[in-house]
Amino acid sequence: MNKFREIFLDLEQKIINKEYPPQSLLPSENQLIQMYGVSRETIRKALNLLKNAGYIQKKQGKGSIVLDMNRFDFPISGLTSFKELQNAQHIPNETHVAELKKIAVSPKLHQITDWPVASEAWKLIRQRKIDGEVVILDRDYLNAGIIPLLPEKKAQDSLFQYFENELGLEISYAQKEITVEPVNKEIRDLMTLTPEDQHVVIVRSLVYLEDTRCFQYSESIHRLDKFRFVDFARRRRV
Amino acid sequence: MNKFREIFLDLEQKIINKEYPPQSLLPSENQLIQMYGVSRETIRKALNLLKNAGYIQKKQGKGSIVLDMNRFDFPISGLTSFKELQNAQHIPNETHVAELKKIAVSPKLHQITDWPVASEAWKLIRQRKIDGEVVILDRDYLNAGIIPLLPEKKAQDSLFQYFENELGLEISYAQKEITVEPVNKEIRDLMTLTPEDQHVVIVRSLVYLEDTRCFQYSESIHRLDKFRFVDFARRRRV
DNA sequence: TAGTGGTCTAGACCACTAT
DNA sequence: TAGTGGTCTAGACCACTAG
Repeated sequence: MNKFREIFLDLEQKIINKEYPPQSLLPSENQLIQMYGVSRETIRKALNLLKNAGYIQKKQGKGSIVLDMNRFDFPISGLTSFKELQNAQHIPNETHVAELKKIAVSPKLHQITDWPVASEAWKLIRQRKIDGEVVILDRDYLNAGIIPLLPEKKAQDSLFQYFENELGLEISYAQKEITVEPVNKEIRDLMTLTPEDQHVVIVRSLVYLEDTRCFQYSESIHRLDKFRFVDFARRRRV
Repeated sequence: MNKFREIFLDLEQKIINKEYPPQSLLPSENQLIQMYGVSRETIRKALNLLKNAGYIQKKQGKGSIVLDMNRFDFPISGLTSFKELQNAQHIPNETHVAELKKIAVSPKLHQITDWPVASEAWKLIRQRKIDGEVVILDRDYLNAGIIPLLPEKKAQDSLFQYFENELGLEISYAQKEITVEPVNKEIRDLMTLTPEDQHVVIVRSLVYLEDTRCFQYSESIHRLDKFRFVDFARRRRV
């Protein structure tokens, strides 16, 4: 394990546990060098991860100030799947696999994913229930050349966990798009909607591996009243 | 100017101009060291910025692969304001200041921003028009202790530009939240909505300075059909 | 003035990819 | 095997903050 990653995780835990409470200062870089017995650059790499994740703000001549992340509750930002999200938020849940089959890549899917037309892909539709109501509908398309097997049992749990821990895939990055669109019949049939619900939030994402291969295209469809997206962003000076 | 920042901007331009087209490799770190006449760490800092911004993917033993950012058009992610967004997307626009006045911080606003109750703040409401229709309504609250003057002319343009270039403030980071909520009368009166429009997207954000002072709280209210959020995210290995 | 973080360098060793 | 990126070190100088 990398030193700087370990130090990052250690400091992150201490910030979460309020050992370093909001508004307080972390130990200085020199102190951290002593504490962890590493060089300055290694400490600085760890601090940079904390900074980019929104845990701290650094100030020259002063130190690293711990930020209060709970203004909007948990900024669970970045690349996170439904499963991880609800675990972090302790939402009771239930997932039902509505459809799971192999399909041939259509021209439309090709346009989005760049997978060869007529090559094999998995199509997976899952209903996400909270308090018995289907509030999220996940439609996933997976490259069958990369994921040869997709047991229904795994689909019920976390796909990412299955890919990373059992298939040894290295998920690296994703492009996402959030829009609001009218509901159609297909969606209405699979979700718990009232007649008044005319729109849904659609989160589309293309997910890539370490080697830049796109292996997943997803449409995560949310009922308006259950949708919430929280993010932390640093200003990009132009 | 920092060396690594200059190198980042230079490489970014070359990627945008397709001098380094998608799927191609950047020059190796050793070559870049020669080209820019700097040390390896400096090159690596620049490459890291490119990586975090979603421009490249690095692969051990191979090189830095240029990614195709245009799958979902422009991932203008992070901390960007309406003004910058539309410039980047060449959207013709018009901004109308509907309200601009000093107010005393209410307990409710205090709870969100942590500004002292009864201290002074600016309240600014702006209507953003596209093709003559008000599709975005921006409600901003600004700490008057930090921003003493707020000329209406500046409000019509970009607030961020005014703060950074004229007031010398260093905007650093923001927390954002995106939800969908029912429209109320106040909003309906100020936007171009049909009777069918029952909901709007609300992007709430708290914006902070370099020294961790919160100076702005905003609610950006979007008509459903005009809302779109694009993002790039790297997997955070847990 | 002492201590802090910000930048940069030069060099080392490792793991991975090509061939 | 040669070349690539990944990690880590030790040391230097600078800019900023505080007492």
